Amino acid sequence: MNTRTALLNSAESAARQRGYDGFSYADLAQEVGIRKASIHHYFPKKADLALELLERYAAGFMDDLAEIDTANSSAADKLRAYHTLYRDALVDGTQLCLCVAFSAGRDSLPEPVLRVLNQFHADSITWLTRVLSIATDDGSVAGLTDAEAEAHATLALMEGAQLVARAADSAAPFDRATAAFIARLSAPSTH
Amino acid sequence: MNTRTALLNSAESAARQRGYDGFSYADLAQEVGIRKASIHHYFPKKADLALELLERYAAGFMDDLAEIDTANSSAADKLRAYHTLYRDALVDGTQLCLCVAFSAGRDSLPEPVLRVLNQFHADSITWLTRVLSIATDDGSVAGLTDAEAEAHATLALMEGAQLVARAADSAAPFDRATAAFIARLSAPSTH
DNA sequence: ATGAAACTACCTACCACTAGGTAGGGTGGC
DNA sequence: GCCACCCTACCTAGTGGTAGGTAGTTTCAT
Repeated sequence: MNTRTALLNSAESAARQRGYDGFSYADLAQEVGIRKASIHHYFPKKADLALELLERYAAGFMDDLAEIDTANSSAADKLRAYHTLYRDALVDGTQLCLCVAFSAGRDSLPEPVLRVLNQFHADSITWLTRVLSIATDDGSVAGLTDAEAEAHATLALMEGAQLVARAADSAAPFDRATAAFIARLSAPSTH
Repeated sequence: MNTRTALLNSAESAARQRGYDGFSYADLAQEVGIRKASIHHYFPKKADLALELLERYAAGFMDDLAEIDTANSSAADKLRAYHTLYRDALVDGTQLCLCVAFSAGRDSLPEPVLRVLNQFHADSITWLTRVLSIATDDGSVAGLTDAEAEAHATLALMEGAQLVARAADSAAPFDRATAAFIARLSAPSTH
């Protein structure tokens, strides 16, 4: 594998475990099998690495959302898939969504990284609002009134559920916290 | 003011802004007006400080919950007050609930601190489950089915809403994310 | 009532260690 | 010959933490 990609991969899992301040060039160097100084050849500053890392992550996430859109026809199915995305990102409570991990330590984030982070949130809200609007029309989510308000609530719920799971070092709290949300969705389409 | 208390206060606001790794003895020393080494007189290790800090915070939070219980009779009112607690802790999106701030960087937390953190979550769930059970009976929260599941969801929602607000450095996202929750509560009692 | 002992609350000066980052050199493939 | 790639060696600034000292206060037996 490409050294550059190896560095990004290593940085991603470290950042999702310990946040932006929680991983160092020394860590990456050891894991990738390269000298610390050599990393600067690919990423002159840590800010450069973090920016590319988050951009890659956000892009991948948006791709996943697009794929969810094509693979699932009903709004309820899309939301179930969205939930699975966050659930799978947990990996037994050891890893967070990169955006959750970065949000917490936002004070130490370089400004460009912060912009991408906010863009990620905005894009997530756009997607959720669209799907929840469909759900409002077809009635596949129980008790829906305001799609946009519900979109913000859903995003906060997923991120918060990840956080409590991380604190407990287990995926169980995530499942408990999101059970009520899943219960509101109409039965899966079986075509 | 007591030097010890001044140190705890300074540490609290710093930790709620930047997490456990994000504040140093040097920072505290400067803010309190004392030499760095002198802090060790009160708190030999940073772990000691963090433990006492979180214990104080958790105790204060539980006191607030007890006060909410006596000051509000209806379940809906109690939940509104609970929401206000998290909302007020934000301070324009610059400060998080200490437990949210600590959860994110849980890897660097000393083990005793982690225990108090998990206890805080457990106590919160207990309180929420009790209040939501009452709400299930008196019907003051719309669309309630499982009180305990809803308790976990509510905690995750509050913590997640704080997190997105922190990322945006504004309280507005918190209000948007929790609007749907508030809308489910029956009208305030006016006696 | 007084003087020694002990304690509180700070200080200066330092430790070992890690962080991100830099300067400059070697080497192998196009 | 060039340049991507990786190296050794080093820097500055910070981290939590320690050693040892010093005023001022409290305690207490004589």
